[in-house]
Amino acid sequence: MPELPEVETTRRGLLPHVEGKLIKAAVVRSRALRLPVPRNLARTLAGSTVRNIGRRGKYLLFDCGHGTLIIHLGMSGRLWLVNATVQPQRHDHFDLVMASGKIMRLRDPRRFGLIVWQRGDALAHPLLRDIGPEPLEADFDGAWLYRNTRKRSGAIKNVLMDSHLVAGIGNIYANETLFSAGIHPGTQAQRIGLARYQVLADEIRATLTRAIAAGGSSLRDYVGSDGQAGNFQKNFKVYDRAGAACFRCAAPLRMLRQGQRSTFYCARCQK
DNA sequence: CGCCAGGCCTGCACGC
DNA sequence: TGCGTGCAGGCCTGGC
Repeated sequence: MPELPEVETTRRGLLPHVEGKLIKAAVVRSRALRLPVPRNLARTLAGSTVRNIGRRGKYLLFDCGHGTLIIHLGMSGRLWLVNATVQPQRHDHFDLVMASGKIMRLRDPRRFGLIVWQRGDALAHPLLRDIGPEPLEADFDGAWLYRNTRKRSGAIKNVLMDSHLVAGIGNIYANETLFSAGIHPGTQAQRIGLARYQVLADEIRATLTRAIAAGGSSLRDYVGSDGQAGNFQKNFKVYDRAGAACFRCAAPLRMLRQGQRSTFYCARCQK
């Protein structure tokens, strides 16, 4: 589930129940995530107060003052709030038990997510240190994309998903924003000019902003009760729509493999 | 059964 | 030589 908008939606949903709140305890049920969960994490967290929840790309940053709890949801991870009476199920690897009685619970069937602890500056962590600008911050724009792709011979679709160029663009939003910008996913990144990168950067900003706003509408269900996305609207224009009619020109959308990921596009609208 | 899935790090080969 | 870059592999489980 988690693309950047879902991670941001999760962050906002957790905020009122976690930020400024005292941690009573933490429970680690499985240490075997993409990286091993630190052994003494429960002891480190107990008695701390979460000062705020930040986000860098798709990493959530729980600032505890003396260090930061960094959580990534991987492919299948989900964080939500439960009451103490809700029994953990299979794949519920981690609980943050707040003094209020609320529990922030991590469920991650595929275990591609991770939980690490960083003392001091969280952004100095090796996982975060070299990540590119946030797509919704002011330092990200078409000029940045243009400047940093002059030697990139790879396909723009793959280059866009490189978190060192720009943070948090996954497979879905790479597909969606290239369609919106009218750029063929196979185009070599270095052959795209400044003007087209400006269109692309604007589309990235607009698409993510809209998706976060839409995520917000299903937020209460998502974070508050059973963690299910419910009737979360997936009005993707191209993603997972191979063979279906392009919303813009009605031509059938196509699919191809780039890297080991599926790409969806319109051969008529994207050049 | 085989194949696919919203991520992303690592290691290797290659070219400048 | 030392990089930046491109690409495949791998971590897991579940659903079709």
